[in-house]
Amino acid sequence: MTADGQGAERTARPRRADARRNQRTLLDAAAAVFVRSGVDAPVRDIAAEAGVGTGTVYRHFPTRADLVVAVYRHQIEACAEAGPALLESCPTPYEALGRWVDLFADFLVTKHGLAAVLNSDDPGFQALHASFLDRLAPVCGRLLAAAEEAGEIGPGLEAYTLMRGVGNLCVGAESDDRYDARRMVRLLVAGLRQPR
Amino acid sequence: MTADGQGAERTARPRRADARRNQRTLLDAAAAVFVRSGVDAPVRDIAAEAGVGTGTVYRHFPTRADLVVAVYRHQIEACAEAGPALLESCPTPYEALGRWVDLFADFLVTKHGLAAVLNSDDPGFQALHASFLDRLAPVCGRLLAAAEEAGEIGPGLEAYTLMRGVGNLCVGAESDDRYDARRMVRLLVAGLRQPR
DNA sequence: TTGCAAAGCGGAACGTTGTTCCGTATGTTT
DNA sequence: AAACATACGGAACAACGTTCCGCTTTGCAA
Repeated sequence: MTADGQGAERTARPRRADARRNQRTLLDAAAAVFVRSGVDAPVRDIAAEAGVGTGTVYRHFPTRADLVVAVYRHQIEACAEAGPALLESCPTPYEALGRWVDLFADFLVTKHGLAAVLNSDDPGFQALHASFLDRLAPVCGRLLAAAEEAGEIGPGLEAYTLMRGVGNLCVGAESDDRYDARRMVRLLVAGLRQPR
Repeated sequence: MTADGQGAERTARPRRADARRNQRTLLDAAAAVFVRSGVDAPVRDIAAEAGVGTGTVYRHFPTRADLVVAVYRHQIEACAEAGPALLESCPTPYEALGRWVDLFADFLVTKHGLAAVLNSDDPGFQALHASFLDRLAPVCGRLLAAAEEAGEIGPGLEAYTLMRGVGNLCVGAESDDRYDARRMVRLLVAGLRQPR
């Protein structure tokens, strides 16, 4: 395995109190900077905002991607939990799928540049890539399977592919008002429907 | 206008013979390096391949994006000319649109990282962005309008939006074999169809 | 309370990018 | 052939992610 303990103790609480404090500070600072300057903001900016050195950032988050994952962890979780809930509350699986995809797209679109970095093939973002997709793909997969069983959509579409597609459609959405990412996502989902 | 003579004399022939020779060499070198290392290849690599200094690259192509545009100019042109042709040869405008989109997607997918750079919001790539879309959007627009008039698709979709959507779907297509960009593009086009 | 290893910190330093600058070389023109 | 504009090379700059290491702080043990 190339990933050493990646999923195991990514946000293990540091032993010392000051370190724990810094980790919190860093997360808050990163969240603030991400909102202000986008997810691509320089690590130095985040360190400055938190009032620490760059080394400290890297002590807590081995790579920029880990920081991004940590900041958005809660929202990823919320998105994951929304899947089963929608499946129950919606009249048809296809509608649940559609709503869930909207949720996912909204999440990506509102974070400047998140989608771009999610779909980047830069090896440095593998962790991010994995964390997002590993958590959400099964959720999406269940929605997909349900809709498929109900005969509402065609067979054989991988959750991974759909999520990457949606993620891609959201790239650059908020920095270009001539491009309507949500509309494209709706179109994609519409294309899913298979009258059989 | 912020763009000074961008469309006017982008590839104006240099006065001196060695300069003209170098421009050719550079285009060839860039094409080779793009194939080998993708469109994101460092300018230094291209300069090295061509056997010139980096300054020379920038003398001929003010920015990396201009070089990319120059290299793919022919294919953009071909894609642009295919539009009207398809409109004539296809039984229905919608089918012409679908085929044209496939063409466009194929073009993007086969060039490593082209799509990513096309849809980047990095200001440095405005030139590229503009050259691609300014040339192709009218073509796409005509196909869209024809399909719309024929009642095959819903109204009010901008060519720009569709092209960015397709471009986005193609990001990272060739560096991730679990992701099937062409399939997503097909889905998007399918979603376009409006039974009305 | 005091001492002392371990844990953590800051920011200089490194490697890689795109891009600019300028002294030098080379066509072109008269 | 001399003079001049044009073009060249590559060093130099700025911005980035990341690493490294000497110093500081902390928490535990005596």
